[in-house]
Amino acid sequence: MRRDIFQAIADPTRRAIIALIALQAMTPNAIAQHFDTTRQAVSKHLRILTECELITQEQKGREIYYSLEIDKMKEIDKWLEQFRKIWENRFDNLDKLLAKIKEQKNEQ
Amino acid sequence: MRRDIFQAIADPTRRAIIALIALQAMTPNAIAQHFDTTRQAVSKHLRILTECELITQEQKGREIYYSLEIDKMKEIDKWLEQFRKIWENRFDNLDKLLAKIKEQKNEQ
DNA sequence: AATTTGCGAAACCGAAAGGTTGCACGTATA
DNA sequence: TATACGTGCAACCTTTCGGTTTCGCAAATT
Repeated sequence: MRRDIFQAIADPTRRAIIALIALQAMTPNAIAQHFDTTRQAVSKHLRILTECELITQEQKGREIYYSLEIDKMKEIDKWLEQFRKIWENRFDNLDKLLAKIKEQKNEQ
Repeated sequence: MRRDIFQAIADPTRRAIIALIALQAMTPNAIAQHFDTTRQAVSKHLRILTECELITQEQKGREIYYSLEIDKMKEIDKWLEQFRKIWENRFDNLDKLLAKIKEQKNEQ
């Protein structure tokens, strides 16, 4: 199934998982303890996050440690860029407006 | 129904709509022409976007102009901030490492 | 006044989401 | 070797999603 990073972060539990393992790699069991669901449900979320390459896994004995692929998060940032341009531009316009008002004031 | 901005941007069509009306306010009909769906489907997307306050509407005669509430987009940016700290920190560490290497080189 | 246009709401439908339980399998431990 | 542990996977269920068609209503046009 073709996964999308925006669909991945749509679920609040997955966002919480992302924030959780951003600090340090964790096992499914350890992650599941933070939520009110079964380990299997968490496992499903981890599968989805893995499919869109937001997280990676490392096997250690019978345990699997999941960690965040922080670079992938930049894709969201990249998408936001087009809008950041707009809201920053808005400030620019405001600055220009204020400068103009100031100028007119000085002319009085 | 309680709507969430992350769920709102999960759908690719909705993301496209957001990008479309970011530049200028548009009517449902005008928006629908950009997609391979019915106007009613677009109307549903607009309803969802309105529910989470990502867009606003302005009636003009029998037409309704929808426009993006750019400030609401900052919420995504705000959520990203915690991760931006991590990936920027990573660069900081790299800078420190490079500085250290350079220092050692000078000592030789 | 009759007709066209722009729109949202409702009813319906198949697909997908997110959860659960039960299971299989490899790894650690007794 | 027998048992406990950590995990992923499959089957199943209910709810939600995204789409369509049909409809009603108000505004514009004839």
